[in-house]
Amino acid sequence: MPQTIQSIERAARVLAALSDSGDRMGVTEIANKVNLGKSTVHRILATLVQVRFVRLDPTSRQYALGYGLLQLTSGVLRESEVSMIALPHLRDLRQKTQETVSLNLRDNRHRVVVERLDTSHEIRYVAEIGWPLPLHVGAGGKAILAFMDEAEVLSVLEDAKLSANQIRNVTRELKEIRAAGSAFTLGERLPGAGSISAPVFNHEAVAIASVNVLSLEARLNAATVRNFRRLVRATAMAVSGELGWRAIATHRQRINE
Amino acid sequence: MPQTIQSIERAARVLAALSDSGDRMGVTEIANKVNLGKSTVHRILATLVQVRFVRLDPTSRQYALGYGLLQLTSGVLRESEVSMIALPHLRDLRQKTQETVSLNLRDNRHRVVVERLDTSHEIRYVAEIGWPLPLHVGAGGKAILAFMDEAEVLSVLEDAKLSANQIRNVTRELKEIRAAGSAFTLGERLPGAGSISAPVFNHEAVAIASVNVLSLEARLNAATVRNFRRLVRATAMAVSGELGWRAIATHRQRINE
DNA sequence: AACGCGTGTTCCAGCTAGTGGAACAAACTT
DNA sequence: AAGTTTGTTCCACTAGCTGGAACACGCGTT
Repeated sequence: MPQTIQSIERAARVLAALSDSGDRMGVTEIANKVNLGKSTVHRILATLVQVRFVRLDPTSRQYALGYGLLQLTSGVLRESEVSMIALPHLRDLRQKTQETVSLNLRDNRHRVVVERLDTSHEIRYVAEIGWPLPLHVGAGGKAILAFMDEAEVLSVLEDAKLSANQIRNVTRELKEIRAAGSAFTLGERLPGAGSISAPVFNHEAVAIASVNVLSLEARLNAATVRNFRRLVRATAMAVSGELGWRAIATHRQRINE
Repeated sequence: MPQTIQSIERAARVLAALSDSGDRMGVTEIANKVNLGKSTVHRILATLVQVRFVRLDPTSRQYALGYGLLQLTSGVLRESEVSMIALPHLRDLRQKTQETVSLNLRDNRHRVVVERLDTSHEIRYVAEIGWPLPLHVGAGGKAILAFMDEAEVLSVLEDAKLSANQIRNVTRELKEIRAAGSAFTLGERLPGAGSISAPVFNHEAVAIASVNVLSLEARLNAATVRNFRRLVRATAMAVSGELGWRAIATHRQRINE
């Protein structure tokens, strides 16, 4: 809300509209969806076409997301060294667990899945990749949340409109996660699924990401959970190590420089 | 060009700048690169941060591409059914050839690599994904070009500023490609590399994509080339078939409805 | 064929909302 | 502690964005 440009916001809304109606759309259709006049939307689209963020099928006169966006995406991933470093370790982890593994990055007060290796298939940009998820739901989020500043955690939970009681519960759970070094949740985000996560630390010892194994409740007995916790933790620590994290200080005694 | 909005163009330039300097940047650095005032760039960035196309590292006060873009990208690929359909076939092809395979989509007068399966590694969004490449360079482009309207081909080649002589050469080559049903080039785009491609047709029998195998010149003797041509062609035809292409009409006798 | 409806596209006057220089603040450097 | 660089905010000016209305096109109906 500081100083901001609305044409750009509006362009972003148009792109979002195109994105989540996963299909091509006409001008008026988009105009209705974003609540703007046809002419305005038309001008926005013309601009986005020019920069290849949108492509126009000239025969059907319909608009769809353009390939110029792929160009940017490769930049996103290349820039974040975490995913570059993590990828081989994630492959290892999938190999050992034979389950779907993924990498969550913290993005402000949310987390985002940026890599995902499916069990039977190869890496694929599926639905949920890129979508912001709350930090306090699912093992992948909690593993990060558990190692954040206490004040920040509270502010995140309050932002999420949790009741005092819920906050107490989550806080206790985070304590357990800190003690175990890994998080385990059952059906919290996806019914019938269970997931195990461990945090990744950067060279400043802040939790910037988490490594995640996703399995089915039915397949997770106590022994496998214990095993997965160990494996996930090892993976996360390997990545952290490559990021320059030195395990001198535990999470509680943060170095104050 | 038509009616277009410059704030959005400028925002795109900012994103492009962030993308190809694959690293995080400061406001003034970006401002210089896109030739705009600091304050303007600052406002643009603030807006892009708000829509999560850019993220701001609060400590270093540097900007980088944001994860909101990933959200859009998954939309790009989901929308284009071609890549969805092609993926399993590409895996097959890689399995059989043990080489790097990729999928090119035609984007107006260019082509774009949208999927790529590396030899030894799994699918990865590497450097060149998303970048527009000319249609008349490399097997992947020529395989598409060879099955376009003659008039359109000429206009593409003239746009590319080819001499009359070069145009003649390319045209002859395209004829051979039509006859063979696949294209083969040596070191045309990447020195020392050789690549074999075949076109993918949609239900209207227009060439909208090409399947590509990339190998090394040293590894390509006459027999393997022949073999790869066969395999690439089979893959491309399988994909075309799923797209609704019926092989009744050959490329020359286009159906006029 | 002619007609009408629903599209996408263009025009234009009004005035919002983006612009960029310059002042301010904060953060490194020396 | 002074100096230099970089990020951020302010503000008057007017460039450029806006959206209603008019136009043009394509498609299906009569």
